[in-house]
Amino acid sequence: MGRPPCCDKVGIKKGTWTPEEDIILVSYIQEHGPGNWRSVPINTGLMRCSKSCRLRWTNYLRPGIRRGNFTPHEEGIIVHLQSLLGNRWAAIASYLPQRTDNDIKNYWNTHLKKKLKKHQAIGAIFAPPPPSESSSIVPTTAGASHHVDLHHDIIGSKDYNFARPAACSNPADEVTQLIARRRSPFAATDGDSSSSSYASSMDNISKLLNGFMKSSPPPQNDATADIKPSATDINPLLSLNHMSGGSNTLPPFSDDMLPSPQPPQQPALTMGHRGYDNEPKQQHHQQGPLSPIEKWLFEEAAEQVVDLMDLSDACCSVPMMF
DNA sequence: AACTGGCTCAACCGCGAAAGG
DNA sequence: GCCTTTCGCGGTTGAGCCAGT
Repeated sequence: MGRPPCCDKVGIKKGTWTPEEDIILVSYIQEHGPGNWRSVPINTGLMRCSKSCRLRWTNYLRPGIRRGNFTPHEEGIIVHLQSLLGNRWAAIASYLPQRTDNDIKNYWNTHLKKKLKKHQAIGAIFAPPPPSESSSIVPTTAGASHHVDLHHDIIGSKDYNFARPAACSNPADEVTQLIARRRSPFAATDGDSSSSSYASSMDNISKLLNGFMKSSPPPQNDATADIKPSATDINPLLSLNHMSGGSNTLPPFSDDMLPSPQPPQQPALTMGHRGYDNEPKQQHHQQGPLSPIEKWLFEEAAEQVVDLMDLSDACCSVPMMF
């Protein structure tokens, strides 16, 4: 027969994760690396479904996640990729390694959709009705205040340098913020609620662990090293992501390495949660390398951004909000 | 001060595909 | 090849927060 059941539904805890559960989960992953989720609740004693553990890790606890407001660059990328790929959030997320698909999906649903509608109304003045919703998005939304050349922007954008957000430079503060954030997810982390970057790097978490779990072996130079063998074997650049949370300097990224958005089956930049799992089966779900047509569309869309921005700036007194 | 409706986002649900036996 | 289980993804929900009344 197949594998044994991942978890029985009886006694499975649901709802918000507690800090204690987070610590247990992170501690376990620190030791064993992500993956084999079925064994996680069994070995940790967490009364959580393996699925829930995986979700918690990938969407919240894993290192390298950037939280807080999306930058205009990121917004632009999401809008364009959504227009190209549709609601394939995992594929879109692979272009924004610091963001989770869940985050992108939420952001799209709560922010961008509304903005698009608003701007579509405005853009309709300048553009004929598009044949489809997705294609309509590009010209009208792109008219917002994105960088003139989005494609070039992506290349040069700091959002894509995999560097850790600068907001939390003091590890001790990060731990405090981590705990505070857990208790009050909406609380500002550093007094700047506009760019609250959640202290979720493995570095932070390991420090947190030190406080809570004295028995845990102290992390070495970089706590992320504990999970590197499994993670970076799969995804060499994942280590960059881990390192970005510490004091290590990143290897130089040449501009042309970055934005041809990395297709998921090229693990290089697919450093999201999918990068940990090394699952060939996911490939069918996600985009392969951009086809020439897609690349062209991508760049074409960026061009349209320019045109419409110019139009908008020149002709429209309505301020573009993003 | 209390109520209410909207907003945000973490988490859950259900499905499809892949993998193991 | 079939069946069962695991995993990942996209859609949806609901608890908590906040602003307006």
